[in-house]
Amino acid sequence: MSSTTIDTPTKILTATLALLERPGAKLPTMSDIARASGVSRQAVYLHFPGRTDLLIAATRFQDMQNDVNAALTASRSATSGTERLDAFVTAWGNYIPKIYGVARAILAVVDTDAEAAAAWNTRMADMREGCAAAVQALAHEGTLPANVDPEQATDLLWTILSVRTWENLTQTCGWDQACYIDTVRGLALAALAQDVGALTDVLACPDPPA
Amino acid sequence: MSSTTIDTPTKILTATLALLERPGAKLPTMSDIARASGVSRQAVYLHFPGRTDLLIAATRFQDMQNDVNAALTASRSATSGTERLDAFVTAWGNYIPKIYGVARAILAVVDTDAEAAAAWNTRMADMREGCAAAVQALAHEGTLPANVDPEQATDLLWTILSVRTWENLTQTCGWDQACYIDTVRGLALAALAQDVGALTDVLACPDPPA
DNA sequence: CTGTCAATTGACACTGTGTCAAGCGACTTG
DNA sequence: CAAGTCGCTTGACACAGTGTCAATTGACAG
Repeated sequence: MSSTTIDTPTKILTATLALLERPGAKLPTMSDIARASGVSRQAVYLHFPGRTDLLIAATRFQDMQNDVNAALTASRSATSGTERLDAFVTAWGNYIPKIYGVARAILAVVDTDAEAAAAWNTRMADMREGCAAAVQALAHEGTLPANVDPEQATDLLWTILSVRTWENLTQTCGWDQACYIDTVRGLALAALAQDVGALTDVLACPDPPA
Repeated sequence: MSSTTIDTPTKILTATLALLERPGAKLPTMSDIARASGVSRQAVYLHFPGRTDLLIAATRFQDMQNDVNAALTASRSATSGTERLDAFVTAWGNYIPKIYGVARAILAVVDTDAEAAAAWNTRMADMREGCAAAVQALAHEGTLPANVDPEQATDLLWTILSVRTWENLTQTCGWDQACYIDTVRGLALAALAQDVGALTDVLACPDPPA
């Protein structure tokens, strides 16, 4: 029974993700979501207090499927600080496209909805910890220049890895995902590890026909 | 007469800017704007077709007062490519805080309103030209590595200088404006001019008490 | 058969945008 | 001075979207 019939909340969350992940989709209303779920609009409110809560639940639902931590903890096993930074940038950078649909919907309401803002900030704070850990690894092995403030270096790495930066380069400028990763990695290594060698190859990947 | 009495459209635009530039303000409704203008809500519609049009008009109104081109053309007179990049980054970076209030309001409706998106894209395309010119100046004097694609370098500079990046560093991370300018300049010089010297001082400005 | 639970239906309140029509006061022009 | 015009006000309305409420249905369990 539990294997054949699908739970209503699950149906709703699945439909929501499907709507959100359609590339170039307009942001769905509660009616859109209900229709896509094959359920009445009120049934949605029966399981989720409101639109924001539903979006946040969709985030968690998606995280369960993707298993964020698996990829990110991999970066924790890297030996050198530089390798660790590299692994973290790659892991997170490749994670962004998976969450972009939902992220976009949440970001769209972030400055009108305090609850959404809080949820997003928490998520970004988690990511920032990864940045901080990478920075600390660099500092520990002496790759990070002595005069730079770790806090500030973390802020910068966090900004370079922001969803907005990914959005700019891949969605607006039409960059290839691989190209984005290479560039962002080069930028991070240049800024934090002063790796001039990394810079040489930055921006050297084939330009997609814009 | 024309000096004592203020034009209604001007009153509306002035009030709109005042609302938009209040730090941390929630996005104003048409009623808010009318109230702040000391005018009826319908009077606003009498002069502006809709909310988006009003925001776009506010942008232009603000540009008249600020005179963008003055600061940006200054960067055009720089002799070396590196100096030019430097001047452009400084000019634009210091311009962002002036337009942020309005930019925030427009960005908030950009993915639901095609007209707003078009206006914003035009504005950003103008800025991108400045980036392209700076990149070309670097390429001309040979500072830009030969293997990098100028288009891609422009995209990257454009992203580094985006309003979102400024927002992340100064609003979310609480950075000082001067610190933002220094960092972004260092990042640009590192990425495009491979200037290791610039990197040394990146992230060396005093951290504001977050 | 009865109670319970999940879901449906349809109504409603509220906010915000945008439209419409009638009215009003001040100023111009015959 | 009367007539008209212009800019603005007032108040009503339509519409979309969110969120709430109450009555009803249908299935399933004791």
